[in-house]
Amino acid sequence: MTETTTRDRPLRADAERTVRTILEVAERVLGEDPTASLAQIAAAAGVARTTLHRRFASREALIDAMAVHAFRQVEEAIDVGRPETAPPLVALHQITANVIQVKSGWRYTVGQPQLRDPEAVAAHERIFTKGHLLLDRAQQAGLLRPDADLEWARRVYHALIEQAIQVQAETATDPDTLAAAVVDTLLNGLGPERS
Amino acid sequence: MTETTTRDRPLRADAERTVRTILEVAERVLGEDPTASLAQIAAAAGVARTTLHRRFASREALIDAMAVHAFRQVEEAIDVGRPETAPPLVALHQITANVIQVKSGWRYTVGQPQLRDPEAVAAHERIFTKGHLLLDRAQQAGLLRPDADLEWARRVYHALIEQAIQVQAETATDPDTLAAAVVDTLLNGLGPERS
DNA sequence: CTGAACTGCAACATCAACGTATCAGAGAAA
DNA sequence: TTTCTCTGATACGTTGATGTTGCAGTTCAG
Repeated sequence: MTETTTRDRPLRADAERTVRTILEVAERVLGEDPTASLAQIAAAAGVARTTLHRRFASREALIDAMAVHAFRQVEEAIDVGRPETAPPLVALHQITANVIQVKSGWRYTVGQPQLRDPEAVAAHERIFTKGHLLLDRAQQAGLLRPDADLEWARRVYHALIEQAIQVQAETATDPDTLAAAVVDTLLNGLGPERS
Repeated sequence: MTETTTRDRPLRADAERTVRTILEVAERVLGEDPTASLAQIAAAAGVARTTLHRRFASREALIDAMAVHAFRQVEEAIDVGRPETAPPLVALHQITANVIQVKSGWRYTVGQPQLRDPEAVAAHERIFTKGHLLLDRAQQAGLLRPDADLEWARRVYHALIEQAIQVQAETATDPDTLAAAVVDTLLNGLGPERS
């Protein structure tokens, strides 16, 4: 019985939990060893291997589902920071902290190079756009140089967040502290105060 | 005949080339698909699968060899920039450009999380130290804030280089231009000039 | 309560990747 | 030229991952 992503009927409550558990455990296991087998993942999740196959037709399907799940959470993390309405500096800080928080829990998935699932791709694009928009507002508010390349800015911002996530993984630092460091570095760099 | 890394006699010239070709092709193929089989790699390299096995006992051995090869090149790229003697700003720019150049050709290998081969680990540590040292000199020269956290600085520097590499992969920009952007962003950030 | 959904277990089939061995021929190296 | 190394081709055996099926027992939902 080949199971596809779309279902005629909604999952039962316990099955829903099983799915979520598998997704979260898979993230952890694959984060430790990207070549881990589905059997290992199933065992770590405390379910039979057949159950995993029942929910996810193949390894690819599982990873795709993880991507959708993760990117939805990231998008949510951005949205609650009101990127369009909150004062740019506030939104910048808040969103940075939120994203660091969420992405820390989905390092493997988010780090995957290629997105196969169209829904994941769509979510990723929305996230991309929202980040761009946020930086655009920051620029218009004078937080970024008027002549700054927004594409480069977005990349730098992204890279700084990645670093913050690594720091968090190693030292369990408060997300707000990290967000402050990210924003400060993004805007001011590490050079001396200029007169 | 299980072949180990150490050999009694040096490789013949043509065999030496074969090894290098395999390493370089493996980087490219695995970069496109990290799950590519050894057979695919061998085919792409234009050698028989048995030849690949002759030179590299296992998949792990191959990847380890790639790591050693790549990190040696990165170290070389740093060294020619005279990180200990050249004026800090010059060294910073030069080394940044060199490293971007080299790392661009070894994205997959350098991006690998865990280093098994002790030689690769050693090289990585030396690189790590040299980067730290460079930033330390930069700080003493007043390029970085006196109170800047050098560990965070190193991370940021590293992250910016990674981004530059991605830009290069997509737009084939001149390494010097990218290095300038990296150094400028590192020191000044993207915020407006402060009075 | 009762049917439907869900899970674990066991068994099975397939298959690709891996690793090894052998040998004949081509090609460096001396 | 002669020796030794290297390579390609072929063939084989092993193993682990993957995917499927059937069924019996459990648990949710209405």
